[in-house]
Amino acid sequence: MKTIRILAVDDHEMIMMGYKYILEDINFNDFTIHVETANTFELGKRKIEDSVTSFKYDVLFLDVQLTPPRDTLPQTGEELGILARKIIPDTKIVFLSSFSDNYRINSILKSVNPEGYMVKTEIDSHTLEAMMNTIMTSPPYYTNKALIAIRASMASNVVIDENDKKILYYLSIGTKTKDIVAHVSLSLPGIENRKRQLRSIFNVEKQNDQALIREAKNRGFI
Amino acid sequence: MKTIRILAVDDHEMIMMGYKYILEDINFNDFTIHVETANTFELGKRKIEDSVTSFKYDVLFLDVQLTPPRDTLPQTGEELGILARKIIPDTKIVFLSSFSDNYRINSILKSVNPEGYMVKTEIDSHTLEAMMNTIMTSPPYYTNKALIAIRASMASNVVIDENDKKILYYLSIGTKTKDIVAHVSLSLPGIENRKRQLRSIFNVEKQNDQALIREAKNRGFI
DNA sequence: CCAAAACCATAGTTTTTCTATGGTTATTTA
DNA sequence: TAAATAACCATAGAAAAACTATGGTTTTGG
Repeated sequence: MKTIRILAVDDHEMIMMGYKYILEDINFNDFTIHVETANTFELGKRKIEDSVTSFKYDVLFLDVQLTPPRDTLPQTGEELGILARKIIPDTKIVFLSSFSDNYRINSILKSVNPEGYMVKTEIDSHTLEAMMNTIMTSPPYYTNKALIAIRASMASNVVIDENDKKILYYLSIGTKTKDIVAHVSLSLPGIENRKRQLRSIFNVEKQNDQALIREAKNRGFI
Repeated sequence: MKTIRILAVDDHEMIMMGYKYILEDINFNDFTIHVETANTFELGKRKIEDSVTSFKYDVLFLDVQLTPPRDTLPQTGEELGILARKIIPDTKIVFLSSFSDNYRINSILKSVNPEGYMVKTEIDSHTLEAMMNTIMTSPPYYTNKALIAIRASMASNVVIDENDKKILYYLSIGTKTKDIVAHVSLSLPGIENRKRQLRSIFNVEKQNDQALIREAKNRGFI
């Protein structure tokens, strides 16, 4: 029987242990499972890179958010996913997301296009088993809450380009409008204009930035 | 126990009978089901419209393709869905699609945003039951093949506007490029330019229209 | 082989989006 | 509370993108 090798990257060790023991205990028809873990971004990255020259993982579990939100240099599972897709394209990738960072699903679906996406509150032995079976035979597997987020963003026919996304992102982390100039190659009036447009698109015309961000998150754009 | 009233619109009577008997036989925890049927676009439309003033259906099953493909006036489940959303917005909508017209999923998700989407080869008593439970509690429900199509279109960060879609559509039904001018408010060179762009976007640079259409369908744009 | 269609290229026009600039209003803070 | 700072708004002009008109070349189908 084939052994499936999984690397789980999550900074909560207990959570990873949960995955590990559940998965290694399940009786799959066609394979058994071995789970390796990494509890930091750096360690995960190293293990992924090392696997290129040794033997590759079959599946990667990536926590969406690997470090506290307000860190200066956000290190995300998304980055690891992008890296992995590049250097080990045959390895299947599954994201594990807290509900609170579920709004990143849109960006992740585009940048990584993972085989699976699970919201942590929906993870149990049953969904883990179903997920493994699905991604090994006919991906993708998305949990219900992930699907709800996907549905929300698919249903909208609003077009937001990279600059808009950057502006929304920097606003969402509290960057002042005038300071966004440094991160986006637009002039200040250019950014102000786009903010006006975005407020109009999201129907928060006479409201503040907070309302804009909230609506953008609701619709799955950040 | 509450009775869920369903209207199924499909031009294959036998298929509808299948749904009807399966669903009415299943023992749901919270409700029983009654299925009404309509075997033509017109009849379906009439029943939907009549339901506004009498008592509304809880769920609509809509076949994506209600008339043979090459008909002059294509009458689709999508149109019925758009109508239903407008006049009976609380009614849940589930699309049933053959695999062959599954590429319309993108457009349907935007225009109707249905609670469910099932590819017919994946429909059986088990999936029907799961679907009903899911849409009544926490939509959406998409079958695996529908998900694969959704994933394909989500993963691409290609932006295609209405004109591009029209051009692709008319090409796909065999309209000559020069005749598309009549359907899209662009000049002939304008259309040619967009075709060039599209070929470049889809990496079918030196190939014919057929390759372009195939690729656009693969990626879920038509 | 001929005619139709597809394809390509260029110049000029229109439309859109951007910048530069400067003024007004709101918010923060010393 | 006054001063400073940021957000917001408006306009003119520049730059970029997309479109049209035109005419030529290549490909396709009968």
